[in-house]
Amino acid sequence: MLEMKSLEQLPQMGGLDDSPRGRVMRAAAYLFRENGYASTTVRELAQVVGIQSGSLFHHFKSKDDILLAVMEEAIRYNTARLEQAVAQNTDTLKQIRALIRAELESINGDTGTAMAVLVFEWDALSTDRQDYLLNMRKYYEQIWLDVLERAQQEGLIKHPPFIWRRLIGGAISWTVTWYKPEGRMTLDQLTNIILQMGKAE
Amino acid sequence: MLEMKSLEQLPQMGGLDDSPRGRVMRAAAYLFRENGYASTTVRELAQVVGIQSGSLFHHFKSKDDILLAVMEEAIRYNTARLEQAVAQNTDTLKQIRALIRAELESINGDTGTAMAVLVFEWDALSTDRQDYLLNMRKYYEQIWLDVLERAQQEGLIKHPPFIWRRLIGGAISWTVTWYKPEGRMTLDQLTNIILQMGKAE
Amino acid sequence: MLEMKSLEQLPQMGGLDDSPRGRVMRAAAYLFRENGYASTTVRELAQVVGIQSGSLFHHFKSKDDILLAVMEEAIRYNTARLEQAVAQNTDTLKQIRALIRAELESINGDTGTAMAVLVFEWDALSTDRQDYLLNMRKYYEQIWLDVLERAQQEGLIKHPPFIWRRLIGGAISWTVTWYKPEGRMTLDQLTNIILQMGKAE
Amino acid sequence: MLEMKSLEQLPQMGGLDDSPRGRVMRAAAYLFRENGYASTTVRELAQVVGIQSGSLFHHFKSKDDILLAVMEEAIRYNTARLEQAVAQNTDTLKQIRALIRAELESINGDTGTAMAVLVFEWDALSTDRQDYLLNMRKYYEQIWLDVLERAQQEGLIKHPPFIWRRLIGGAISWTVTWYKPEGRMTLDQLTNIILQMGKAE
DNA sequence: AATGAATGAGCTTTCATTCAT
DNA sequence: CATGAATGAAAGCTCATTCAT
Repeated sequence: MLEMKSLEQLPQMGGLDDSPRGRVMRAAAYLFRENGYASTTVRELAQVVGIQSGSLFHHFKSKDDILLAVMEEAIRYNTARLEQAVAQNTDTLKQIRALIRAELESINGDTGTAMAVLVFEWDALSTDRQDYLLNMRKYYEQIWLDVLERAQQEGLIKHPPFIWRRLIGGAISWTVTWYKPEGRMTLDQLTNIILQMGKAE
Repeated sequence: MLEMKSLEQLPQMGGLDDSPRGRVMRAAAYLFRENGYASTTVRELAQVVGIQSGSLFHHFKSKDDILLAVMEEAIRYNTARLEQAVAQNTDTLKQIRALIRAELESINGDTGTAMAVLVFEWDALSTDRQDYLLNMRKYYEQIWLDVLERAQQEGLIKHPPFIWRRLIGGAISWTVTWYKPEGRMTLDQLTNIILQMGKAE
Repeated sequence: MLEMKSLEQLPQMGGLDDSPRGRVMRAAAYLFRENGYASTTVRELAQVVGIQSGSLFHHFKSKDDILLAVMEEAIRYNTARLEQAVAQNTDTLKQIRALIRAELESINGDTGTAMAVLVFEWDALSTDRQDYLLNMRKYYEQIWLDVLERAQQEGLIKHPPFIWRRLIGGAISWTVTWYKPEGRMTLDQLTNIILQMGKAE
Repeated sequence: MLEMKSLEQLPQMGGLDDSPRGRVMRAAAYLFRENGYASTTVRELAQVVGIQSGSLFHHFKSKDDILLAVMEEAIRYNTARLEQAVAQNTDTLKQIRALIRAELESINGDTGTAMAVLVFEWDALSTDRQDYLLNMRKYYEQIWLDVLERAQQEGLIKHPPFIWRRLIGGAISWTVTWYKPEGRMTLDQLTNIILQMGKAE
């Protein structure tokens, strides 16, 4: 169905080292994104990693566990990125810009495939695991909401933070379907446009 | 494992009659959305429709064909909805508002599941079929772009129509993940907020 | 490992008709006895039955279910045989002889393989299923004990019925390991010897 | 899935020292008896012994070899026990009693699990190895038959020694399925009952 | 049209065994 | 001797699809 990539051709992924576990996760993120979780076979995955399919199960107890690990790592790494964005700015507006920029990077940069997996394969998770990740995402979202709360008090945004976040977040997430980093528009330009859409006036 | 719905409990879907084909598509949209295309078995699907799995293949040549039919119908029906939105308004701004409103309805109304399938199961299609649908979507998108082109000339929006459409479209599409029609906010209110985000000034 | 028998070469089994289910059970009894439950593969089993391995799962939900079905049928059929033995005799001693004869037949006759499976593959069952069958066996054993109780009152046996039954039952069950129906000794002769061992004096 | 025992909680086994080999055999006897040979994994076995699975293969060439070793040791040790039983008595009847007592001990005492493995996992052996052990068992059985031959000449038993041995042997072996050493009946009492069943008059 | 038994390829996972360290 | 990562064959089971009825 697909001409098989080898792991070396795949981009590095933020937060993953070159351990067997990391290599599996990197390949998994790529394949789950490309073919979907259900349609990706462990044999394909093993082939891309360059090991035998049975060997996968030394590193992960099940295929499900691999999906979970990819998603968890994506959240964890990008939560840190978000925290940095806030920490490195004091001005609220600059913080929002930094948050937008950081999230665009999550989605279109080195963790892009993992983030796409997080979104598009969400239903492939068991409810238990969805709940587990939901807790992690709650913390991630709280970083946004804390800043937006302040922004509203300062009159920088005019809609309720929750709604604002959902709509702007949607616009950002959706870039995964069309934005090409190698295209004409830079991430900074895109950041500015989104910021203008969100700003009052 | 799954509490099985019967077809009668499933919402009607815009554009589908009660023919066997229509009944299958309705059930398919629901199941593909709920469990994913790959994870939905033809047996499950047949059970929800209330026939035997073998009988499905009298109405569709393959499981793939069912997915295609659901997506095609979603595009076709909602393209008509978009054309109406434009036709019923002459003022450009009102047309944009009507387009936003129409798309929100596509996604959160009676064709919502089918639209979600269109987005989330896109990769399950073969490239041939993706191309086929892409042509239909191009026409759909052109309706938007024609109006936005004019809007830019009239100074109603300040960013390039293509980018504007992607970002606002993302915000709209994303509502599928959080908007609850039975919640506090009406679709009209949501339409207004999105319109304000998109408007110049 | 084994030259494969075809189903036609396998003896009929008491209580089983020629339905697909029955054919599978017959082959399963043979293979589980010959190679053990764990070492018998569903592919082997299917091959003996003359169907594809996947088709087995139309008739039984799992390999475990096949084992259970074989055992259950063995108990059910031989319980009926025991009831007949009692019903066809009024004299207590003759009833005991008939019971011994019936059990020898269960073990060395047409249900022999199934009975052997019941004994030797008992641990392959889940605890739930063991309990389920244990209930059926309790009824089977009660038929014995009712007669033995009376026998003790009549002075026909001198040891407690429970112990008597266990020891004589062991002697009978063990015949599976050495008795050859085509050998010199008939089942009737064997019955007499066992009866003499069990009788008082 | 299984509550894992550690080797220290397992009873000592007659004839086995505390060498690595002995420790493995002790654990193997326990696990093969509890779960069956085929269902016991070398990892489980290694875990109970307290080593890594790979290390097992320094002591035994294969899993099959472990099974063989357990069975061989059981026969060897209990053959010695039988020889002792004969040697310590001159009276034929007392010898028979001693043999019954010794075999009951084999089965319900410290070599019980190994003996059970010998019986219940017999089919798991290759034919070669069955033949090898069969030769050892032949010697074991000959001890019985020599005494029984004499017993028949002395009029102590009335049935052919071979048949007598099979039936009484069955009764004895079967005790593994029901006799509880901690219960009300002692092994001596059980010995007496079996002896009475076997004796002429 | 509808059925439902049968297919057979392909799935995830297990596991005895090997071997470089 | 011991480790434990890796192997690779084989296991039980699933499932879209076919077809005789």
